[in-house]
Amino acid sequence: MIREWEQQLYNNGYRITASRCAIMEVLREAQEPLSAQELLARGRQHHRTLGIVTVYRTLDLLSELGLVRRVHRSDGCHGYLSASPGHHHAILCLHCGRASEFQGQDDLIELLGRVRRETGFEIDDHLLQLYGTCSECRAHDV
Amino acid sequence: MIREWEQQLYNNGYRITASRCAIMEVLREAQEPLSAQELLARGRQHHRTLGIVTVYRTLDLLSELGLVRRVHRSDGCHGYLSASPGHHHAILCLHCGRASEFQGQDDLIELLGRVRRETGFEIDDHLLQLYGTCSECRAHDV
DNA sequence: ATCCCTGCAAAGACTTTGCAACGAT
DNA sequence: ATCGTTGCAAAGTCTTTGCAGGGAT
Repeated sequence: MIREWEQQLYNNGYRITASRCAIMEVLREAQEPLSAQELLARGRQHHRTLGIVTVYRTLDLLSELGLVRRVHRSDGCHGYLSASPGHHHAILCLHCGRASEFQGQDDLIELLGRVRRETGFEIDDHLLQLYGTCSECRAHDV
Repeated sequence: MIREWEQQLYNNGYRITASRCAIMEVLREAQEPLSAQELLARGRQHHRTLGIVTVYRTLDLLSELGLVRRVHRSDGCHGYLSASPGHHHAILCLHCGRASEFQGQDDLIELLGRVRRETGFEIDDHLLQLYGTCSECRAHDV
């Protein structure tokens, strides 16, 4: 994975810069979704002069390429996660913030059909996120 | 419904004011989720001196009482909808913005169980919203 | 008359835009 | 050398806070 993102940038005609590498490195290390400000703070440990504007612009870029997913954190902010390829949803731990992904398309089909019949809407897209307690926090809090 | 919200305010020790009535009136008339700024503009037609701060404070209040639901609009802003009692989800029309509600608890149980097994998370809460085309827009766009 | 509520002004948080210098190719 | 990229500063948007006057009870 460490090289794949750089390859994606290269393939799409974008340059590989120290700022972008710093941000990608932080995203790859993170277990939980990070806000732009958090990415700035951590990214500066890799690249001293990193600025917040570049963080936003790089997040836009990585989102376009599908490498990063924007999620709604339980604190109301939104955060950014490195994203697996394909259609996934996020599940966030309310205690430690840790994130996982899961595939949820199939289990939704029945629900989507029911809602279509009940509301008359043709459904094009959905937003689904789960919140709970991860296995580690469950173990510790016993 | 027109009296129920005022009754709720009264029952909970809050005062019935012209500002609050204006905001509630706009919310009850609206077919689509409204942003705070939109609520201000429409509310001023009922109560000339309405201010944005009161809009925010009233939305907080109505949210606490469960009368209003905050949703993520497709344009990225979030909007506020009058909410039916109980656990519902919102479905928004991508063309006209109109909103409906649906109950989705039961259909999610299977999915939630699967995610719990796969990820080890205990699931406490979820965020589910659908986006699509309402029946009226489907009829017009043929 | 009490005290909650209001709206202005100001501050704060988050995000975007303009621009000149920098640096990857 | 070219031209995409960067980071600062400034502006824009959304939301919250402080406070004195006003209004519901």
